[in-house]
Amino acid sequence: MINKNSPIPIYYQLEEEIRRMILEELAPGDILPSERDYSEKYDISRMTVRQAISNLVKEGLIYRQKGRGTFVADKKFEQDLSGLSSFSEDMINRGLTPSSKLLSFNETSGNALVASKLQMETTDKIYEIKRIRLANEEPVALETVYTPKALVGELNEQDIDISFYDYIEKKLNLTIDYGDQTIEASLANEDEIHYLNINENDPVLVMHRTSYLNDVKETPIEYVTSTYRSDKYKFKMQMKRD
Amino acid sequence: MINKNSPIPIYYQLEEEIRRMILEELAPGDILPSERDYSEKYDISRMTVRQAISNLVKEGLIYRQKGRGTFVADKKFEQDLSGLSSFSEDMINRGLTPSSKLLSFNETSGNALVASKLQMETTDKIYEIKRIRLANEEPVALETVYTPKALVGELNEQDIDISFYDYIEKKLNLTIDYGDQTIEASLANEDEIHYLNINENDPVLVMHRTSYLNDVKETPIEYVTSTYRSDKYKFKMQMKRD
DNA sequence: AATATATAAATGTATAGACAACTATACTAA
DNA sequence: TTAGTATAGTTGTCTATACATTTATATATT
Repeated sequence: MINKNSPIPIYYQLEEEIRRMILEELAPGDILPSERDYSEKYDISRMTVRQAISNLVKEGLIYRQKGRGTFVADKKFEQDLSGLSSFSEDMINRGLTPSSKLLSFNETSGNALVASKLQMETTDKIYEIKRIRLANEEPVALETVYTPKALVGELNEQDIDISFYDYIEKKLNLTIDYGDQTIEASLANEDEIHYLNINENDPVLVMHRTSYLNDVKETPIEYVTSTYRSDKYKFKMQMKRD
Repeated sequence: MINKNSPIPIYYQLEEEIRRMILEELAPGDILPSERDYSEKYDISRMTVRQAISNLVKEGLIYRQKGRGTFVADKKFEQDLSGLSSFSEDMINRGLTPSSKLLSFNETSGNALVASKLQMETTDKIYEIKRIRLANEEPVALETVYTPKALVGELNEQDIDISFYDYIEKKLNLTIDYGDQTIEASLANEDEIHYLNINENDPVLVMHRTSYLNDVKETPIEYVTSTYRSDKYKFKMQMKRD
């Protein structure tokens, strides 16, 4: 399972192996093999094992108890509540089935607000993708995503069919670091009334988000505007007190 | 600065020392002494220095760049955005002056929803405090706080004049751990129209929050319902991608 | 002037070992 | 039976060292 000649660090290979064990073989509360076990089994230093385990502890997947051992943590639903997630991930977390209906897919430029949010020039090419987002086939949100062509390259409608985050992370191999988000209340406009199938004077939740990559410059990768039906959607979050 | 004979781990002593340097001597973007510098200066192993630095990196206080060095991070305003904060703290963060107008202050019991949120019996005594919250003298939100008498004892109107969190943390010496929060959109009801000085059919943001103490049982300390004027208030948050 | 090349210095990864602190268990003595 | 004691096994802390990878800079080379 561990390849010492791989350019992939051993501690990272072990992380993946432990992650797999937790998923396939272990239940919350189960004890993991001890650090020395791993050290001997794969013939690697105990410090390297500790590096792998420390990373997983940091992620909250496992926890240590001095003198006893290392254990699988309970599933942390909170993490999903407070972390940045795409519409699809969000719906799946709520036990719903996400889907979407594409309204338009354009290559644009010239929108000053969007360009500034993405830290681009107004002449730069920017994709504009408008979609209805559905949960269990019912319309929940109207969403417009803006993303710089310079970062995502040639984009097809299929690429983002389910989850744009999936495309960014798995196809482009970019890492999203964090998002800045605002939430406000408003009354639905004509488009929203039409596409979300709601009535005049119905209140809606308007969310704006800019997401940033995990690079040195913290490059903006998307600017999203979403309008949620207030009868179908609440924002849920868990916040730590510091 | 480092005492090798102290029962306090060396890596922790070094953490404190670096923390102090950041506060007193360094500015965001400044480079820290290198790992070898610390290692030689205090005659400790570089791995121990790395342990201290890794902890501070995890906290977001500093960041590393391979081949360059370790640097002081920018002050994280995000923390304030994403962390649990009271109305007063929130307003101060936004550069506004918070105040409040007390509407009612009652000792109640019997509300099943509130009792369940606070994990109390319906017969238990619960304070109900209704206030208008203002920023720069303008009404921003209508807030109702529920808190168990068993936890906060005899409460006066003055005790919570400015910030209820202040009272909990400084007077009662309790530690708040986290809060579960939901945000939805709605139309203002009569009370809200009246107290917030808005019009019929104006949309509002409705926030519900349960906050929990940092004890083993995670005891609920407050259940809050707040209605925010949508023209005066947006929720802002920063979310990490994991 | 522009482009390679070498070098030093920084963080990143990894090893082998030592002792401390803590937990659980088995054993012994009162 | 109870309390103390030894012991084995665990994670926690720490050292000293080695080489890899990346960055910045100085120095040749073209």
